[in-house]
Amino acid sequence: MSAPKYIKPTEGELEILRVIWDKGIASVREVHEELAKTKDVGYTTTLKLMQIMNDKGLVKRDKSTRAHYYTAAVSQEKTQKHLLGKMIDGLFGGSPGRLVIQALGNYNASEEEIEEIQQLLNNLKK
Amino acid sequence: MSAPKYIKPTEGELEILRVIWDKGIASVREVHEELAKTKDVGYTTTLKLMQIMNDKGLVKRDKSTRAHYYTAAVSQEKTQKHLLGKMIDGLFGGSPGRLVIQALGNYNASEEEIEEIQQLLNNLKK
DNA sequence: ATGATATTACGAAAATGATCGTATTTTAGT
DNA sequence: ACTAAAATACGATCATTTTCGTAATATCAT
Repeated sequence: MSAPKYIKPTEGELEILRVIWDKGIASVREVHEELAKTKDVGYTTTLKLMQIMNDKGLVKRDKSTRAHYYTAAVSQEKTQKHLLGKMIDGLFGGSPGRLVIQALGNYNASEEEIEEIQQLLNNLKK
Repeated sequence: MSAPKYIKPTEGELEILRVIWDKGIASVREVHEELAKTKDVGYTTTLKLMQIMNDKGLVKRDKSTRAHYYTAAVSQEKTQKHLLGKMIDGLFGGSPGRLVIQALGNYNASEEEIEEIQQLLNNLKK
């Protein structure tokens, strides 16, 4: 059996995935409107990118209506895990702890999340 | 005063920065030998990349000897912080806690690091 | 059915990054 | 001073990603 190899989304593809993860399902127009809020880009550019993502297997599309509807073919969690691992290896010398310390030191986690992390750590120690 | 704008290293540049951060100071040859351990790449490719990095301001070089010596012009910590921030915003909906939980859940931190993180969390709660 | 409008399809250009071959320069040893 | 060796400089090519113009297609309203 061949390993389902991981497809690394490009920067632009990640922006689109974010919108789709958030909405669950979205048309090109919907994604584009969302992107257009923060960056200056043409509609067909978004369209093309989403078509490429479909070819790559990053998203799936439903062509049954005039405006095609896209859903994510890769989960947000898997993607997070992959990119985190890459970052740990590439920037933090393979030490997840260093990354965590940097993150907590520089960015403010909420009270609830801190509690949750403490729970998690207690479990890990056992 | 103009903001000292952040220069995002490319993938290849980051590999080189890693070596320089580790060694503190290094010649092209030294960096290249290090890279060659894990990837197949020509000497002049490494050279060219380091020259570009110098133009961009990612590294500084001392040209006083035949073999130029390079040092990092950007700190590892600042770079870690920037890329972490980008990842938190881009992939974790702006929540550092979520990133931390993902990291700890998927990758094993050492006993010592876990202790350190617990300390840090206790301080943060106060 | 027809026209207006919105959408997708396609191809190609522009931008960026990585690669390396060759020329030039520098230096150490003789 | 000359030569060999090693380094830098430079330009060109290739690959990938992003961009968008134009053509083809589908749909809705009338």
